[in-house]
Amino acid sequence: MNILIVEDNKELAIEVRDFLSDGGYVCKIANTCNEALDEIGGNDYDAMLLDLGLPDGDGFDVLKAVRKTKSKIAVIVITARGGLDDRIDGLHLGADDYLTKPFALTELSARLFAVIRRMHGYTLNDLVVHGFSLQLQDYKVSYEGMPINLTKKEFDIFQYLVLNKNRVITRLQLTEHIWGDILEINSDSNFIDVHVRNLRKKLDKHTTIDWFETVRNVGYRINT
Amino acid sequence: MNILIVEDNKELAIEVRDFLSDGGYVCKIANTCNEALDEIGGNDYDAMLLDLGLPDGDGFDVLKAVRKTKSKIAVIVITARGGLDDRIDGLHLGADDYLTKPFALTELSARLFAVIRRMHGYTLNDLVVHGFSLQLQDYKVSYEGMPINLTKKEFDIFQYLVLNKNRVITRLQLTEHIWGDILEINSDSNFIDVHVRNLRKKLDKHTTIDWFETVRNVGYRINT
DNA sequence: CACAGTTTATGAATATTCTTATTGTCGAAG
DNA sequence: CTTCGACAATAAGAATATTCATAAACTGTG
Repeated sequence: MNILIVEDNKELAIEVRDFLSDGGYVCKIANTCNEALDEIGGNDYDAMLLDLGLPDGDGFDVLKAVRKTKSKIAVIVITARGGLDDRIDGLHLGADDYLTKPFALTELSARLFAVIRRMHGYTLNDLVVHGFSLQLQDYKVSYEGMPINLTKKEFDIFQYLVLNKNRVITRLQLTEHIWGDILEINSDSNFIDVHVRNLRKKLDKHTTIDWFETVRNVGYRINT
Repeated sequence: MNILIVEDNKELAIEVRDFLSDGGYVCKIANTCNEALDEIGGNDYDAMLLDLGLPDGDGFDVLKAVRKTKSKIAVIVITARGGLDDRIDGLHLGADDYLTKPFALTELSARLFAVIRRMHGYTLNDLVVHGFSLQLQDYKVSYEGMPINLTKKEFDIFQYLVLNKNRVITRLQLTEHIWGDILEINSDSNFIDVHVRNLRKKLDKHTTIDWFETVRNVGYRINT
């Protein structure tokens, strides 16, 4: 899975690259628009992270070029958060998704994954962890061929944690990612804990889940 | 609630104006950039619909000008479908929401409403219809002071229909607006009908709801 | 170690959402 | 006017989500 990171801030680019490499992606960094255009022309990328705040030209020229020639490449646009905190529906922008700085790396990888999956249709591999196989197409999980019946929320949580395995995911991240609209959520509730608990119970029936950790004061983590 | 419609297509502008006037907004039309800038300078608008395809200049200049001087005005940018660069550029300048042509007028009014509400915080009036008062802040409804207990989905549906009162809203529109992700929804189900039914039952306890119509083959409508 | 304070886990009750099957209603065609 | 087919309303119930109260586990401190 090849990713092109178009970002002039080298520190950030490296941070992102390291994180994604960790997740099994192969990354290349382009610091300028021209570099990006060269890279895209010559290579076969699955996705591109495009920071619009580039020094040598408009980032959306890159996007335009990509959209003209390569249809199979997923693009996630990254922008600085403007004066207004309202998010705009990414689908209307022509990019496949977008993020505003600052963003959580875990959120980036989750979205990247989702976007690539959509783009490639159903050809993408299932997620596999400790014998469990997550079939993302149809929200099914199985353990060594035996299907496990998870609810949608349970699946979402499991998928998000697996996607960001070996990283602690906070309850806030889960809420943001799965429920979306934070404001409407009554936060003095432990509903995430409950879902995690139910999820664990179902997984535990099939095998030990000591790799599904609680990180006190922080959140949850799945280790591999 | 004052809205400035910046749109050179006069037919469309009038259509939008009439629709919004209907919803209780006070609208003014500007056909050109200069007109728009004049209007903004002199008056106090709550929101602006900004079509980027203007003949006499760059719609972005208008947006930029607005952002420099008036912070409390909500801007919804309207672009023709396919203008990728426009969209991204607009995002950069900080529009509050986007629509691509062609758009449903009901969707426009719903977004406009949401954007204004967000902008003004919680100072906005409640929605009122046939004695029912929808307090948007905290998802509560009351009839002549007596609270009515609606579930979230019921409230969402009620609000969307009230917001677009006197217009037929299709089941698809409700699905798109309230559930968002259409793809995950098993569409051979009548769950919307069921929610509508439950909603009606709750409203009906307090008063007759003959104003809450079913429009056969189309959808639902709330009349005033 | 014992304690208090805090965080997480658990079990159970409640509420909500969604599905399914059935019945009722409307409108067009004959 | 009747019949048929499509659509909507209804009822019941299954599945899921959330809340709540309480128990257990952990952390730091004396």
